[in-house]
Amino acid sequence: MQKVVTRFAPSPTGYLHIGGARTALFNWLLARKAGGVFILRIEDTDTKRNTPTAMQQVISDLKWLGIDWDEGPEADGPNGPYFQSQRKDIYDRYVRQLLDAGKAYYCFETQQELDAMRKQAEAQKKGFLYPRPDVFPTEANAEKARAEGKSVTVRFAMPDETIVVNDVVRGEVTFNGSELGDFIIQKSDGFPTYSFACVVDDALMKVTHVIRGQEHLMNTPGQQTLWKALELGELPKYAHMSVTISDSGGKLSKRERPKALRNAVKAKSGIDLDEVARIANITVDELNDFLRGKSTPDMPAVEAMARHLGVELPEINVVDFFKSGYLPEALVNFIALLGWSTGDKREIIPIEELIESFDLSRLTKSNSLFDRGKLVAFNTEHIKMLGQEKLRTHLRAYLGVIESPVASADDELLDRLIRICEGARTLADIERKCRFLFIADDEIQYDEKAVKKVLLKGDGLEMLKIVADKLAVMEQFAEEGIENMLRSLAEEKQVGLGKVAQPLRVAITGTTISPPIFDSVQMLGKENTLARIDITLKKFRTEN
RNA sequence: GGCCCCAUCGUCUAGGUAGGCCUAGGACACCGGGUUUUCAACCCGGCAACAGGGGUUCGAAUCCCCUUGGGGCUACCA
Repeated sequence: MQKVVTRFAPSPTGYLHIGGARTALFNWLLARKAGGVFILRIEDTDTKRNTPTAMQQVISDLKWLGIDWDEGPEADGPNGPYFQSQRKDIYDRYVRQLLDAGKAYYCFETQQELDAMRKQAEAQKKGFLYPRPDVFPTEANAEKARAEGKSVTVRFAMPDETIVVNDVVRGEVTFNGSELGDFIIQKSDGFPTYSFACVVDDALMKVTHVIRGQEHLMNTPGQQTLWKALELGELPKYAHMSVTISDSGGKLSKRERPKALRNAVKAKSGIDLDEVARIANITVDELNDFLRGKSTPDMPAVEAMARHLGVELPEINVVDFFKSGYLPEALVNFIALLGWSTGDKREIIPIEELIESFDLSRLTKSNSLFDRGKLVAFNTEHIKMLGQEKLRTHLRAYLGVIESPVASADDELLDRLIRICEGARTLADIERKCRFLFIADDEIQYDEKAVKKVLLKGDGLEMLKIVADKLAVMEQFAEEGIENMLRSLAEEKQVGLGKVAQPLRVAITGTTISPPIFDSVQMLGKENTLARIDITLKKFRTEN
């Protein structure tokens, strides 16, 4: 039995998005399940779009998810190089082979000329197919064109035949070669196009299973035909997975984030556009173009504006989920169940079991919508079942990346925070709840609603004063002591514990949301607690 | 426009490849109740689907056709 070889082949044009992560995951899962090889291949043949930092992003995102590779960048392997930009001579050999066999031919149209031809076809409501010449241009023709500085590309002469793709998830899908057209296999800059490089590399790297999104289904007949024309041997098995759909309709894509920002800005009123433009470091004209949907600023600008305006952007890239406080274990579990299921009733599944259960035959045909609410539920479960050490490691990484003051806590403290925040849905929940412990007493931001409801309405402030006096005379400042004091006070006053705890909570945190009050007070310490109560009393007593 | 794919609760899905085991199961969300010092977590209960129309068959969520709806592709991007 042949060893299973799968691959993930991203083009490094930006962060790894959720769709790419899912493709990588399924390929990885299959390789791990079968004890095979998983390859990471970098498809950097588009010299205009690739950036070196983007590649690093993709690599670190994969690592964060826990997806490792046996061959590829940082790993090497027998079939390298794993950067397509370094394999040009290999592709050249295969292009040559096709040219010599009369299965490919030169063309000299410029991009503009092709656009014009396409427009014309469109005007006549016809699909555009490149008109194959009766006689292929010669080597001499190509030389001459090159010498004149003309654009020279190579096209594959697609045979006019019926092509059947045998897809693992879709069964037999039939195409007509004559409708596919002669696509370009070598660009005028000498680099191969995606379909060509992909075929050559998959063959040379001995890939046995190609798992990818449905968006590639239409590329497959061409690639399959190319594979045969190149005499590369047995075809890999193809599996075209369903696509992940956004709740706003359409394929989940990076355009979602600017779109969400634009809509949010439009919905708000009284926004200082000059200020926003300044923060995004773009001109007001550029901002207006963006709002009108004419252009899109780069991601840092979009993110800066969102932060400034307090707009929550939908997470699309893997790092977005990291920054929102999700666990990689939860994300992996969740996306694995988008278009795949175990067949039994398990849903919260650790990675080892995911590998164990993985089976290509259980891939779903229909597209699935990415439901963040369910992701949150998965995250909650994974926080509960992850061990203390792993959870702490994730928390620390998260705190670092969002530059939280909570990051200054040592391991012991972090473990306690995790413990008292039991039931948290995301790491962001924990951070939000515990942040008050790490800021100065006079930096507390008072939530208006909380102040009104807890302090100003009723006798919240009076109760707070009494609590303060009682805390002040406590010799030992331990949880039980604080609990006993608050409970007996509530009993004495014939009120629920909430009546005494809530004013205290608002005083020390500024909000009604915090870890259990006894822990909160104890951790803050006597001095700071009293100081905050004092500040609160001074600030709101006069206002009433 | 052309080509291709898909169609079960609001969402993710089980069931479809071997038609009766499905008065369609689970999970998330939602609603009601409980627990409670806040938020969350937790416990109990509830709502909710085979897109429509034709066939085939003793019998169809399951097979076939049409309609409708959704999605993908249609680059010298990958």
